[in-house]
Amino acid sequence: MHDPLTARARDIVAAARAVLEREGPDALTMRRVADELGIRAPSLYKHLPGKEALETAIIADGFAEAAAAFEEAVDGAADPLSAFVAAYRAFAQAHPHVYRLMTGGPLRREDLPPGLEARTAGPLLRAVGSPERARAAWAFVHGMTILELDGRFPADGTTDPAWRDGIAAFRAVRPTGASRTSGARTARR
Amino acid sequence: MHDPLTARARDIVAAARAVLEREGPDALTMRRVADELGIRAPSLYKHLPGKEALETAIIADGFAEAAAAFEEAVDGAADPLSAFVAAYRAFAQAHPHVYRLMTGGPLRREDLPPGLEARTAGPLLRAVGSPERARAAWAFVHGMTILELDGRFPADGTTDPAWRDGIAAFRAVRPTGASRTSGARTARR
DNA sequence: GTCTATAGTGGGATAGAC
DNA sequence: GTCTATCCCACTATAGAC
Repeated sequence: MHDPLTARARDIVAAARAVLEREGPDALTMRRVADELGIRAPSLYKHLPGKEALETAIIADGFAEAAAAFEEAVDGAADPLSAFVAAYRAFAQAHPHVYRLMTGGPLRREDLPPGLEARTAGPLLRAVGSPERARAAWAFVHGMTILELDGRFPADGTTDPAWRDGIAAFRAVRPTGASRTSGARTARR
Repeated sequence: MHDPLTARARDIVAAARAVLEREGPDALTMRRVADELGIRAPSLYKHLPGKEALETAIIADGFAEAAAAFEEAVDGAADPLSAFVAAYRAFAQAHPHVYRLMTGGPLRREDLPPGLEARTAGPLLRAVGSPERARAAWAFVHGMTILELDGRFPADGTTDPAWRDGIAAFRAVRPTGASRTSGARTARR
């Protein structure tokens, strides 16, 4: 179940995130987080049940930030899909370690604030029109992001052309098949 | 640099892969692999320099297997992209832990047999026609695969519609814009 | 709320004998 | 080629004093 955090717990989460962003996932240990606050590791357990809760709290903060960024980018944009992709890339590049934590592995949904995941997914859903297309588009965007972060594309230049090709692909298949005149929001296929 | 393995080293890699496939990444320890062979962990170091080399060898085997499967699926297929995707999904679902090891994180290319990565990438490249489109399509396919393996899509049914939408998207944007008559292999955009 | 002290677990890796 | 014996590391977590 999801529990709101105390003020001191929020301090700890902030310190943990700072450690993660600055030094990467291997540095995210209870000792290191305690050091960051000038206390001892065992003291952390008075405020948070354990390391998992700490990670989940960082993930929840990440989702909230990402959701806000996506909403601002997509809302009223002339090209919502491109706007979403730009915001998504920007978030991942600004917070690569947080992004990996958010997307790498299963998600403990029961410990996240209710509705947060759906809120984060909303902008892309609105940009592409159907849940199925949103999943496919998210897979593309996440795939590009994580493969790029991991250096899996041969380093022969920029990945911008691949991003462009993928965006073009998902824009080309509008629900009705028309190129850009269709505006039906709730159409499925 | 890449070094061929001795016969005994190959036995060790096979045992390590068996442990990984059966019990997952946390079980892939030097002690556990040694148990599998009925020897002690220190003995492994007479044949392999360390755990990293073991993992890289499993990855190399995975690439070789995947490359063979992709080649067979795509070669001469009426719909190369769908054939590739089916083979990719089948490999990942048959060997999820190996797939994660192969794709999760940076790749030590200098320890892989030369040309293996390019060979594995070949079938998709031939299916979509350009390196840029191949990267975008790989990102989609990997994204769907890893998000599905991690249970990141809400469990409201099958992911087949998302797969279908993504394949349709990448097929829709042929270099010339025609639906399926174009056969130009080297066209860029 | 924080501390000291410690338990308990697991891992990778090495030296040197057989 | 394999063994025993260790080393060293790191981590989570708890108990109980202050």
